Amino acid sequence: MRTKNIIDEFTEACREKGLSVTQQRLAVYQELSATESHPTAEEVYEKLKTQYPTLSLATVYKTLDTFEKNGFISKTRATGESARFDANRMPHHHLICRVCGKIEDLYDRALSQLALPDSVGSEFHVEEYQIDFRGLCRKCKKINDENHVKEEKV
Amino acid sequence: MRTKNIIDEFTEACREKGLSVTQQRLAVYQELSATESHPTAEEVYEKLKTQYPTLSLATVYKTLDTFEKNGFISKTRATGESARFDANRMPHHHLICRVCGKIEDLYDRALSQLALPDSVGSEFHVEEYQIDFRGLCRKCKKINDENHVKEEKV
DNA sequence: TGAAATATGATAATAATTATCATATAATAA
DNA sequence: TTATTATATGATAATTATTATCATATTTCA
Repeated sequence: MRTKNIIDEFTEACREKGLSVTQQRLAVYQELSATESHPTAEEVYEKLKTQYPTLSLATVYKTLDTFEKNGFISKTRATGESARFDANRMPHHHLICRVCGKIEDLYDRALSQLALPDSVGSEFHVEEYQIDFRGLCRKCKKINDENHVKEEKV
Repeated sequence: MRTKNIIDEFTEACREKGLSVTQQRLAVYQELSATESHPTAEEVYEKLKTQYPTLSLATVYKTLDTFEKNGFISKTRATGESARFDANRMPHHHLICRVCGKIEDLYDRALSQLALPDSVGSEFHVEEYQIDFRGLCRKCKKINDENHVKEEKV
Protein backbone atom coordinates (compact mmCIF):
# COMPACT_ATOMS: atom_id res chain seq x y z
CA MET A 1 0.00 0.00 0.00
CA ARG A 2 2.90 2.29 0.72
CA THR A 3 4.34 1.34 -2.65
CA LYS A 4 0.99 1.91 -4.29
CA ASN A 5 0.84 5.42 -2.90
CA ILE A 6 4.28 6.29 -4.11
CA ILE A 7 3.43 5.10 -7.60
CA ASP A 8 0.16 7.01 -7.66
CA GLU A 9 1.72 10.18 -6.35
CA PHE A 10 4.56 9.91 -8.78
CA THR A 11 2.24 9.30 -11.70
CA GLU A 12 0.15 12.28 -10.78
CA ALA A 13 3.19 14.47 -10.36
CA CYS A 14 4.41 13.44 -13.82
CA ARG A 15 1.05 14.30 -15.35
CA GLU A 16 1.15 17.72 -13.74
CA LYS A 17 4.54 18.37 -15.23
CA GLY A 18 3.68 16.93 -18.62
CA LEU A 19 6.14 14.06 -18.25
CA SER A 20 5.49 10.63 -19.69
CA VAL A 21 5.18 7.92 -17.10
CA THR A 22 7.51 5.10 -18.06
CA GLN A 23 8.69 1.84 -16.54
CA GLN A 24 12.17 3.24 -16.24
CA ARG A 25 11.09 6.40 -14.48
CA LEU A 26 8.92 4.46 -12.08
CA ALA A 27 11.76 2.07 -11.32
CA VAL A 28 14.29 4.82 -10.72
CA TYR A 29 11.91 6.82 -8.58
CA GLN A 30 10.90 3.82 -6.49
CA GLU A 31 14.48 2.80 -5.98
CA LEU A 32 15.46 6.26 -4.83
CA SER A 33 12.47 6.49 -2.54
CA ALA A 34 13.33 3.20 -0.91
CA THR A 35 16.80 4.13 0.25
CA GLU A 36 18.29 6.56 2.72
CA SER A 37 21.71 6.40 1.21
CA HIS A 38 22.43 9.05 -1.37
CA PRO A 39 23.22 6.82 -4.33
CA THR A 40 25.09 7.88 -7.44
CA ALA A 41 23.58 7.40 -10.89
CA GLU A 42 25.84 4.40 -11.32
CA GLU A 43 24.62 2.87 -8.07
CA VAL A 44 20.98 3.31 -9.02
CA TYR A 45 21.75 1.64 -12.33
CA GLU A 46 23.56 -1.28 -10.71
CA LYS A 47 20.69 -1.80 -8.32
CA LEU A 48 18.08 -1.93 -11.06
CA LYS A 49 19.76 -3.68 -13.95
CA THR A 50 19.05 -7.21 -12.73
CA GLN A 51 15.35 -6.54 -12.62
CA TYR A 52 15.41 -4.37 -15.75
CA PRO A 53 18.07 -5.93 -17.97
CA THR A 54 17.48 -3.54 -20.86
CA LEU A 55 17.84 -0.45 -18.70
CA SER A 56 20.62 1.85 -19.82
CA LEU A 57 22.93 3.94 -17.66
CA ALA A 58 22.31 6.87 -19.98
CA THR A 59 18.61 6.59 -19.21
CA VAL A 60 19.31 6.64 -15.51
CA TYR A 61 21.31 9.82 -15.94
CA LYS A 62 18.62 11.41 -18.07
CA THR A 63 15.90 10.32 -15.68
CA LEU A 64 17.66 11.66 -12.62
CA ASP A 65 18.28 14.93 -14.39
CA THR A 66 14.63 15.20 -15.33
CA PHE A 67 13.56 14.42 -11.77
CA GLU A 68 15.88 17.02 -10.35
CA LYS A 69 14.78 19.70 -12.79
CA ASN A 70 11.18 18.98 -11.82
CA GLY A 71 11.84 19.05 -8.11
CA PHE A 72 11.11 15.36 -7.46
CA ILE A 73 14.51 14.68 -6.04
CA SER A 74 17.54 16.63 -4.98
CA LYS A 75 21.05 16.40 -6.25
CA THR A 76 23.76 16.71 -3.67
CA ARG A 77 27.05 17.93 -5.08
CA ALA A 78 26.15 18.82 -8.59
CA THR A 79 28.69 17.62 -11.05
CA GLY A 80 28.87 17.95 -14.78
CA GLU A 81 29.57 21.49 -13.96
CA SER A 82 32.96 22.44 -12.71
CA ALA A 83 33.68 22.81 -9.05
CA ARG A 84 33.77 26.43 -7.99
CA PHE A 85 36.12 27.96 -5.49
CA ASP A 86 35.87 30.87 -3.15
CA ALA A 87 38.44 32.51 -0.92
CA ASN A 88 35.79 34.65 0.73
CA ARG A 89 35.68 33.38 4.29
CA MET A 90 32.85 35.73 5.19
CA PRO A 91 29.82 33.63 5.93
CA HIS A 92 27.48 33.75 3.02
CA HIS A 93 24.85 31.57 1.51
CA HIS A 94 23.66 30.58 -1.93
CA LEU A 95 20.52 30.98 -3.98
CA ILE A 96 20.66 28.20 -6.55
CA CYS A 97 18.16 28.00 -9.36
CA ARG A 98 17.25 24.38 -10.02
CA VAL A 99 16.47 25.10 -13.65
CA CYS A 100 19.26 27.33 -14.98
CA GLY A 101 21.82 26.54 -12.29
CA LYS A 102 22.71 30.13 -11.52
CA ILE A 103 24.28 30.74 -8.11
CA GLU A 104 23.93 34.02 -6.27
CA ASP A 105 25.45 34.95 -2.95
CA LEU A 106 23.28 35.90 -0.02
CA TYR A 107 24.58 37.73 3.02
CA ASP A 108 22.39 37.71 6.09
CA ARG A 109 23.47 38.27 9.65
CA ALA A 110 20.77 36.13 11.21
CA LEU A 111 21.39 33.19 8.94
CA SER A 112 25.07 33.36 9.69
CA GLN A 113 24.67 33.07 13.45
CA LEU A 114 22.70 29.88 13.77
CA ALA A 115 23.00 27.87 16.93
CA LEU A 116 24.31 24.43 16.21
CA PRO A 117 22.35 21.50 17.58
CA ASP A 118 23.74 19.85 20.70
CA SER A 119 23.35 16.48 19.06
CA VAL A 120 26.32 17.22 16.84
CA GLY A 121 28.46 17.39 19.94
CA SER A 122 31.82 15.68 19.61
CA GLU A 123 30.82 13.69 16.56
CA PHE A 124 31.67 16.51 14.24
CA HIS A 125 33.80 19.59 14.61
CA VAL A 126 32.00 22.30 12.66
CA GLU A 127 34.22 25.01 11.24
CA GLU A 128 31.71 26.75 9.03
CA TYR A 129 28.43 26.21 7.33
CA GLN A 130 26.61 27.33 4.29
CA ILE A 131 22.95 27.34 3.40
CA ASP A 132 21.94 26.48 -0.14
CA PHE A 133 18.52 27.83 -0.96
CA ARG A 134 17.10 26.00 -3.94
CA GLY A 135 14.24 27.04 -6.08
CA LEU A 136 13.58 29.22 -9.06
CA CYS A 137 15.21 32.48 -10.01
CA ARG A 138 12.88 35.23 -11.14
CA LYS A 139 13.42 34.45 -14.81
CA CYS A 140 12.86 30.69 -14.57
CA LYS A 141 9.87 31.19 -12.29
CA LYS A 142 8.25 33.35 -14.92
CA ILE A 143 8.76 30.71 -17.61
CA ASN A 144 7.52 28.04 -15.25
CA ASP A 145 4.35 29.96 -14.41
CA GLU A 146 3.59 30.57 -18.07
CA ASN A 147 3.92 26.88 -18.88
CA HIS A 148 1.64 25.97 -16.05
CA VAL A 149 -1.06 28.29 -17.29
CA LYS A 150 -0.69 26.90 -20.79
CA GLU A 151 -1.09 23.34 -19.54
CA GLU A 152 -4.20 24.20 -17.57
CA LYS A 153 -5.77 25.75 -20.61
CA VAL A 154 -5.37 22.53 -22.64
CA MET B 1 49.07 47.33 1.78
CA ARG B 2 46.00 45.20 1.50
CA THR B 3 47.92 42.93 -0.87
CA LYS B 4 50.85 42.88 1.47
CA ASN B 5 48.65 41.72 4.30
CA ILE B 6 47.13 38.96 2.26
CA ILE B 7 50.55 37.68 1.28
CA ASP B 8 51.83 37.82 4.82
CA GLU B 9 48.78 36.13 6.24
CA PHE B 10 48.89 33.48 3.58
CA THR B 11 52.57 32.82 4.13
CA GLU B 12 52.05 32.50 7.84
CA ALA B 13 49.10 30.18 7.34
CA CYS B 14 51.21 27.95 5.08
CA ARG B 15 53.96 27.79 7.67
CA GLU B 16 51.46 26.76 10.30
CA LYS B 17 50.24 23.95 8.11
CA GLY B 18 53.69 22.89 6.98
CA LEU B 19 53.07 23.88 3.38
CA SER B 20 55.78 25.26 1.14
CA VAL B 21 55.18 28.81 0.03
CA THR B 22 55.54 28.92 -3.73
CA GLN B 23 54.98 31.46 -6.47
CA GLN B 24 52.14 29.39 -7.84
CA ARG B 25 50.35 29.08 -4.54
CA LEU B 26 50.68 32.79 -3.89
CA ALA B 27 49.37 33.60 -7.33
CA VAL B 28 46.37 31.29 -7.05
CA TYR B 29 45.54 32.49 -3.57
CA GLN B 30 45.81 36.14 -4.51
CA GLU B 31 43.69 35.65 -7.58
CA LEU B 32 40.98 33.92 -5.62
CA SER B 33 41.07 36.56 -2.91
CA ALA B 34 40.66 39.33 -5.44
CA THR B 35 37.40 38.11 -6.95
CA GLU B 36 33.85 37.69 -5.78
CA SER B 37 32.93 35.35 -8.58
CA HIS B 38 33.31 31.69 -7.78
CA PRO B 39 35.78 30.72 -10.49
CA THR B 40 36.45 27.21 -11.68
CA ALA B 41 39.97 25.78 -11.71
CA GLU B 42 40.07 26.41 -15.44
CA GLU B 43 39.09 30.04 -14.97
CA VAL B 44 41.77 30.62 -12.37
CA TYR B 45 44.28 29.08 -14.74
CA GLU B 46 43.16 31.24 -17.68
CA LYS B 47 43.38 34.35 -15.56
CA LEU B 48 46.92 33.63 -14.41
CA LYS B 49 48.63 32.07 -17.38
CA THR B 50 49.53 35.35 -19.07
CA GLN B 51 51.42 36.52 -16.04
CA TYR B 52 52.75 33.05 -15.24
CA PRO B 53 53.31 31.40 -18.62
CA THR B 54 54.81 28.23 -17.18
CA LEU B 55 51.88 27.65 -14.81
CA SER B 56 50.14 24.35 -15.37
CA LEU B 57 46.44 23.58 -15.06
CA ALA B 58 47.35 20.48 -13.10
CA THR B 59 49.11 22.69 -10.58
CA VAL B 60 46.07 24.88 -10.24
CA TYR B 61 43.97 21.82 -9.51
CA LYS B 62 46.47 20.51 -7.00
CA THR B 63 46.84 23.91 -5.39
CA LEU B 64 43.10 24.44 -5.02
CA ASP B 65 42.75 20.98 -3.56
CA THR B 66 45.50 21.69 -1.06
CA PHE B 67 43.90 25.00 -0.11
CA GLU B 68 40.54 23.42 0.39
CA LYS B 69 41.91 20.57 2.48
CA ASN B 70 43.63 23.14 4.68
CA GLY B 71 40.60 25.34 5.05
CA PHE B 72 42.00 28.34 3.15
CA ILE B 73 39.21 28.33 0.61
CA SER B 74 35.92 26.59 0.11
CA LYS B 75 34.80 24.43 -2.73
CA THR B 76 31.24 24.88 -3.84
CA ARG B 77 29.82 21.83 -5.56
CA ALA B 78 32.48 19.27 -5.01
CA THR B 79 33.19 17.27 -8.08
CA GLY B 80 35.57 14.46 -8.76
CA GLU B 81 33.12 12.47 -6.80
CA SER B 82 29.87 11.46 -8.35
CA ALA B 83 26.75 13.47 -7.87
CA ARG B 84 24.48 11.94 -5.29
CA PHE B 85 20.72 11.86 -5.38
CA ASP B 86 18.07 11.78 -2.73
CA ALA B 87 14.32 11.33 -2.96
CA ASN B 88 13.91 12.19 0.69
CA ARG B 89 12.04 15.48 0.65
CA MET B 90 12.17 15.72 4.43
CA PRO B 91 14.30 18.69 5.29
CA HIS B 92 17.68 17.53 6.42
CA HIS B 93 21.16 18.89 6.47
CA HIS B 94 24.67 17.63 5.92
CA LEU B 95 27.81 17.24 7.96
CA ILE B 96 30.64 17.15 5.45
CA CYS B 97 34.18 16.36 6.46
CA ARG B 98 36.59 18.51 4.50
CA VAL B 99 39.33 15.92 4.76
CA CYS B 100 37.74 12.54 4.07
CA GLY B 101 34.63 13.84 2.29
CA LYS B 102 32.15 11.77 4.26
CA ILE B 103 28.59 13.10 4.28
CA GLU B 104 26.21 12.45 7.14
CA ASP B 105 22.60 13.52 7.40
CA LEU B 106 21.46 15.78 10.19
CA TYR B 107 17.84 16.21 11.16
CA ASP B 108 17.00 19.15 13.34
CA ARG B 109 13.65 20.80 13.71
CA ALA B 110 14.97 24.26 14.50
CA LEU B 111 17.36 24.29 11.57
CA SER B 112 14.56 23.25 9.27
CA GLN B 113 12.28 26.14 10.16
CA LEU B 114 14.49 29.11 9.44
CA ALA B 115 12.88 32.38 8.54
CA LEU B 116 13.96 33.52 5.13
CA PRO B 117 15.33 37.03 4.81
CA ASP B 118 12.95 39.64 3.36
CA SER B 119 15.68 40.74 1.03
CA VAL B 120 15.18 37.61 -1.04
CA GLY B 121 11.66 38.79 -1.80
CA SER B 122 10.59 38.30 -5.37
CA GLU B 123 14.12 37.85 -6.66
CA PHE B 124 14.12 34.20 -5.86
CA HIS B 125 11.39 31.69 -5.19
CA VAL B 126 12.76 29.39 -2.49
CA GLU B 127 11.38 25.87 -2.51
CA GLU B 128 13.72 24.29 -0.03
CA TYR B 129 17.07 24.76 1.56
CA GLN B 130 19.85 22.72 2.93
CA ILE B 131 22.63 23.54 5.33
CA ASP B 132 26.05 22.08 4.73
CA PHE B 133 28.12 22.04 7.86
CA ARG B 134 31.76 21.70 6.98
CA GLY B 135 34.57 20.76 9.25
CA LEU B 136 36.20 17.63 10.56
CA CYS B 137 34.62 14.33 11.45
CA ARG B 138 35.73 12.79 14.71
CA LYS B 139 38.29 10.56 13.03
CA CYS B 140 39.91 13.27 10.92
CA LYS B 141 39.92 15.70 13.81
CA LYS B 142 41.88 13.23 15.85
CA ILE B 143 44.49 12.82 13.13
CA ASN B 144 44.61 16.58 12.66
CA ASP B 145 45.17 17.22 16.37
CA GLU B 146 47.95 14.67 16.51
CA ASN B 147 49.75 16.25 13.58
CA HIS B 148 49.49 19.64 15.11
CA VAL B 149 51.11 18.47 18.30
CA LYS B 150 53.88 16.82 16.30
CA GLU B 151 54.54 20.01 14.34
CA GLU B 152 54.75 22.09 17.46
CA LYS B 153 57.33 19.75 18.92
CA VAL B 154 59.60 20.13 15.87
C1' DT C 1 75.35 25.99 0.96
C1' DG C 2 73.65 21.28 0.24
C1' DA C 3 70.77 17.39 1.27
C1' DA C 4 66.11 15.98 1.75
C1' DA C 5 61.48 17.03 1.17
C1' DT C 6 58.04 18.94 -1.43
C1' DA C 7 55.93 21.05 -5.47
C1' DT C 8 55.62 21.70 -10.43
C1' DG C 9 54.82 20.90 -15.40
C1' DA C 10 53.75 17.98 -19.11
C1' DT C 11 51.05 14.62 -20.36
C1' DA C 12 48.60 10.25 -20.03
C1' DA C 13 44.77 8.05 -17.91
C1' DT C 14 40.38 7.86 -15.79
C1' DA C 15 35.75 8.68 -14.47
C1' DA C 16 31.53 11.05 -14.87
C1' DT C 17 28.50 12.96 -17.73
C1' DT C 18 26.37 14.45 -22.07
C1' DA C 19 25.28 14.06 -27.07
C1' DT C 20 23.59 11.49 -30.95
C1' DC C 21 20.36 9.02 -33.35
C1' DA C 22 17.69 5.05 -34.71
C1' DT C 23 14.16 2.48 -32.39
C1' DA C 24 10.52 1.88 -29.07
C1' DT C 25 6.99 3.40 -26.10
C1' DA C 26 3.48 6.53 -24.32
C1' DA C 27 -0.05 10.12 -24.92
C1' DT C 28 -3.75 11.79 -27.38
C1' DA C 29 -7.24 12.43 -30.86
C1' DA C 30 -10.45 10.27 -33.84
C1' DT D 1 -9.31 0.69 -29.84
C1' DT D 2 -6.29 2.32 -33.21
C1' DA D 3 -3.51 5.68 -35.72
C1' DT D 4 -0.72 9.57 -35.26
C1' DT D 5 2.40 12.34 -32.92
C1' DA D 6 5.35 13.38 -29.27
C1' DT D 7 8.48 11.79 -26.10
C1' DA D 8 11.69 8.53 -24.03
C1' DT D 9 15.02 4.83 -24.42
C1' DG D 10 19.25 2.18 -25.46
C1' DA D 11 23.67 1.77 -27.44
C1' DT D 12 27.52 4.00 -28.02
C1' DA D 13 30.53 7.85 -29.18
C1' DA D 14 32.25 12.10 -27.53
C1' DT D 15 33.34 15.38 -24.15
C1' DT D 16 34.80 17.37 -19.90
C1' DA D 17 36.63 17.60 -15.45
C1' DT D 18 39.74 15.68 -12.68
C1' DT D 19 43.51 12.73 -11.08
C1' DA D 20 47.84 10.05 -11.65
C1' DT D 21 52.55 9.70 -13.07
C1' DC D 22 57.12 10.93 -13.06
C1' DA D 23 61.16 13.51 -14.28
C1' DT D 24 62.64 18.09 -13.10
C1' DA D 25 62.68 22.19 -10.32
C1' DT D 26 62.12 24.73 -6.16
C1' DT D 27 61.82 25.13 -1.01
C1' DT D 28 63.02 24.23 3.39
C1' DC D 29 66.00 23.67 7.01
C1' DA D 30 70.08 21.96 9.15
